[in-house]
Amino acid sequence: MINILALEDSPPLQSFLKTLLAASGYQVNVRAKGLDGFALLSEQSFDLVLLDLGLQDMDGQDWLLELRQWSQLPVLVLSARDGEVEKVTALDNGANDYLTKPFSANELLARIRVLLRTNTQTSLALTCGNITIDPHKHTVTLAQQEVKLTKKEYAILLLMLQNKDKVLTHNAILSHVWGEQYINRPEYVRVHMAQLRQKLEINPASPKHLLTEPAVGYRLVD
Amino acid sequence: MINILALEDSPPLQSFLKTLLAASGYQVNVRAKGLDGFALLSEQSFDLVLLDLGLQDMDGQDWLLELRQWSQLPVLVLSARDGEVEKVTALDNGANDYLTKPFSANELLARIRVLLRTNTQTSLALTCGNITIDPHKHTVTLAQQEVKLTKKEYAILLLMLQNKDKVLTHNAILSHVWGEQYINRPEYVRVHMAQLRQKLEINPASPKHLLTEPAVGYRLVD
DNA sequence: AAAAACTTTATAAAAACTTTATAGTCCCTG
DNA sequence: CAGGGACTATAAAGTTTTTATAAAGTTTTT
Repeated sequence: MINILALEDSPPLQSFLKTLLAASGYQVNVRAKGLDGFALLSEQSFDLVLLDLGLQDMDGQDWLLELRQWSQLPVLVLSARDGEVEKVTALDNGANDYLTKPFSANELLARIRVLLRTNTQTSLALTCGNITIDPHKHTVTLAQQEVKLTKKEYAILLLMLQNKDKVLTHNAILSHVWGEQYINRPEYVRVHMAQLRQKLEINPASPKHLLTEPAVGYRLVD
Repeated sequence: MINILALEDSPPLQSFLKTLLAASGYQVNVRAKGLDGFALLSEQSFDLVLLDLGLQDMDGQDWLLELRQWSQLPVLVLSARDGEVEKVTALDNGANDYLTKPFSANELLARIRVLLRTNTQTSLALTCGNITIDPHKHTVTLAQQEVKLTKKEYAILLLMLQNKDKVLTHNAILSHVWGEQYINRPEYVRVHMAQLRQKLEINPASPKHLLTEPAVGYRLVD
């Protein structure tokens, strides 16, 4: 769960941010005072700060400087002030981005995605139990140990992780991994599934993750 | 010395960027074509890209997507187009920031400072085990001993070090080192990879760093 | 012109994939 | 509850694809 702290003075914008960010799947905490923001930061961990320069109790630029004394948390500044000096000061004070009000909701969300992407090293790895696949690196690990998979094995595992808990029929796997013309050759899937189990299951004969759904196909569970 | 690549179509803006960035102490290379930009990126190391979406030979968004296949270099997009869709697309395609023309010189410089501050990974020497590459000096050392590499060998090694632990397909290497028109000639890569192993691996027949990922490509590990 | 780098080709070895065979499991039916 | 059929697991053999590397031919650089 991604946690965002929004420091915002104006009540209408407070509720706007709350609904917008919640609708995008983020956890949001809104505060109007800088000191309340600091208090919250010391209580729980956040992934991003949205900072309106106009706070109730202090200047936003000062808040930013103080934060940067001890934290590299990404900060996106929101401000009604469009002045060049204000912008440059904020960016040099440690802000990672600066958006002038009024702004488009989609642009704000896109810029938040940029900061979350670059400043949290969020590898888009998929996991299931102790199995991890990193499509970016094209690597698979089992309990932090790297496992070597062939092309077909990798393709099957990726498909199954992308459809965790869902039953995949033989033909669904065949058409994704081999291609349409290979449907009705379930033995292909069986042979490769057995190989995958050899490499990923502690006891391949009684698999814990790569389960058989008799007469239907296979399913990956945690 | 900080090295910036500017991809910019319009001659007046080209010279504006050149003088502005040079005055701020940056090393600047300006190109009008996306393909020239890729060529330059494979020759020397850069710290930042300024990308105008309107290039002479290709769409800037496509250029960005292609770059992101193999590089995490920070990219600041400059564009005359102020549309929300254009912005969001660029940011989601991997851009780190987006500035609409006309922009203030000081804001541009401030945003460049932000990107250089947060994405300080490049520019320094890259290492993997006892292999070191210094993109600025254009030298490679193996256990403190300098190794002489040819142009292609150097380009391959640089690409692999910039993508350590990541599997690079033959075609990714081909399109980056040789160019788009060379895809589907994996034998080029193989021959040069064998040469690289002769020069960098203790036992080229059982490499410790330049690993083969059968049916996929190659990968550099520590 | 000589040297170096690169491309192309050839071949053996390695790896991956397909196919077959056998044994096992589950469930239905008589 | 025994027998049979449908489905499954897995080893192993056969086939194809991919890879390493030397070496010859070509281009580029010095």
